[in-house]
Amino acid sequence: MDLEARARDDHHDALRLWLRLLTCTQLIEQQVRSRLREQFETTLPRFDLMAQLERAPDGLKMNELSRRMMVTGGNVTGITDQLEAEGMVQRVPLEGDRRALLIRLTATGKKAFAEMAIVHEGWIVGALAGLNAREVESLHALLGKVKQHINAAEAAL
Amino acid sequence: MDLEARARDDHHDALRLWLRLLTCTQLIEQQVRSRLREQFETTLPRFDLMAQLERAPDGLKMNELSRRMMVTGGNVTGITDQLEAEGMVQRVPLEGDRRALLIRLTATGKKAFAEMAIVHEGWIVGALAGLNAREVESLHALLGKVKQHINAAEAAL
DNA sequence: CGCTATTACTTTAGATGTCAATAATCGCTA
DNA sequence: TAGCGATTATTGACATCTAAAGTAATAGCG
Repeated sequence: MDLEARARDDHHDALRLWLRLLTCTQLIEQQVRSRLREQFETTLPRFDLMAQLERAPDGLKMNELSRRMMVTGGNVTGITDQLEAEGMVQRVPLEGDRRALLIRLTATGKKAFAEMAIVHEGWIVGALAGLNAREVESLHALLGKVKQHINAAEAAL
Repeated sequence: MDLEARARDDHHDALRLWLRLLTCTQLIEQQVRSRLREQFETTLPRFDLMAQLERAPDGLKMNELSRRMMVTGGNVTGITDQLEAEGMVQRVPLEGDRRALLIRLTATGKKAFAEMAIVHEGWIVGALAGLNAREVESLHALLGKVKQHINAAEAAL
């Protein structure tokens, strides 16, 4: 096979891989979405935001939340508004910078999230149960390479 | 390590893998989104819809389109409305079933899509350039297992 | 100090997405 | 063949998301 033909095949393979990556993500994501709704009357972005806060007991600034969730700041504002109205999180003024706010889980929020997180983890384990431990590790490593390359390319601009 | 501890670790690994899968998908997706907007003044769902139609020269019914795009029917209606207004696709009555419509690319749509598809493929190749051919194949296979397991579990209900 | 650029968050307009309800049609069956 | 449940697409209400503009406060620099 000549170089050109090989390049064509490689391109084709990359596209196929991308579509499959997208499919897998969407399959899992939609399962999680519908179960969050049915079992906990909540949504994925709300759960995500709370999950970020749970890992940061001192709270996070809006822009840090936005960066970690990989969504725009305006979006975080809206989701925070809702969770605040529901009593799950609270906005706390940040000492020393009156522009910024810390978002924190309330006690109610912590409790609600803890209940969901256990069940959620089970869903993920179930979704990935087609792989053994070695395959999970392998997939994790390969995706790590993808992530690193994209971030490196991004930084090179 | 006892069984319980191992299970805890496996759960943890599954979650980590899921988060990384999500991150990679979102990184690529956001890159594609912003480039589609900047370079072609269009959006990812519009591109996706046209991509589906391009592979089905005879056109697709709304529900088939909805299934393949993994989004709800109402969503497809909206995107189709826009693409139809832009002259990219057309709704054609389906012989023998007056409820259904076939959606087809117009000549304009075919031309516009062909131009985008070449560039788009380059973006994907670039995003996955951190992997060699063997790794692409390996990742594809692992994700295939994930997909198959989820679909099998779904079907078992 | 005072000016300017930057940073942090919110707001707005518009696209995308869901779910649930509706209307039209189909197809089976009694 | 009459009717009834299932299927097809659309609609409406609402949540999520983006991009871009707006507001307020900070930081840096002369």
